[in-house]
Amino acid sequence: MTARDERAGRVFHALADATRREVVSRLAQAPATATELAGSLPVSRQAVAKHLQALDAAGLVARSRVGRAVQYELNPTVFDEAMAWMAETGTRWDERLRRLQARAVSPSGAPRSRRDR
Amino acid sequence: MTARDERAGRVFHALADATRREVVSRLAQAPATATELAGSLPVSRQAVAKHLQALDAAGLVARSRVGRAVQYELNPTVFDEAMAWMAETGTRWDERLRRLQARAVSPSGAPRSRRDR
DNA sequence: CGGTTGTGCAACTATCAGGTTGCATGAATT
DNA sequence: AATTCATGCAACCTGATAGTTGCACAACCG
Repeated sequence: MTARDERAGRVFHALADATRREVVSRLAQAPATATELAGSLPVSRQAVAKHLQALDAAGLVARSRVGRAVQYELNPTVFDEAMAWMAETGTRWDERLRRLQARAVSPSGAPRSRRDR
Repeated sequence: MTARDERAGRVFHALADATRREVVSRLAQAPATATELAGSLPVSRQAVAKHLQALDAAGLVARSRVGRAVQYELNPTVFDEAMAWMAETGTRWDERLRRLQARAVSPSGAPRSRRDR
């Protein structure tokens, strides 16, 4: 705890906001710029830019200039820290992972669907 | 997305705060009351009470009266929703779960320790 | 070169969240 | 019944943050 906890905390904080979660969700499908994302979101471009800045600071996304545009792409490995924290804190490590794994359907494709509840 | 996402969001929000994470961590070891927790935390009892209220609202803990005291205990199953969100959002389901599983040491005991960084 | 378009920066507002103190309530204990 | 002690409620302060608008700057296109 502490170093791990801190980083996990940053991830949790980043994912606590609905808009930010939506942004992350979009970036998980394809890299995009702030203006692109803002085009299909109910907030201004600057708001999105701020969120991206926050996500960047948390290490969740990576910046890269394309032309004059700045593309952001997701860095999913950072999730691991947070997931590990949760799995360790919640008792019964293995059982929880098994249960989680039971949700996975196709190996690498898009599992999802089925009883969204 | 939406129902799942919302609940995951509540969990993320709950775990975004350091104090709250500490509380969760304590409750993972043993049930406790607000005053007990406050005794070993740098904040007031009321602050802890608020946090517990938030955690309760998020479904992370369960209340139960003992005498005149109110004990809280952790409900780890709620973590799954959030973990699933992360695992699904981060691409490569299986690979991430394998990597996560590699961190587990003893089956059901207290894994922890070893290279906290 | 001039227009267009995407970023970046700044100021400002409003809401929310974590924290405090103070007091009231309610259930054991003696 | 009186006391004790944990909880619950309320008002209040302060800092962070999500959002906005406005404008300046840089780069691409014609």
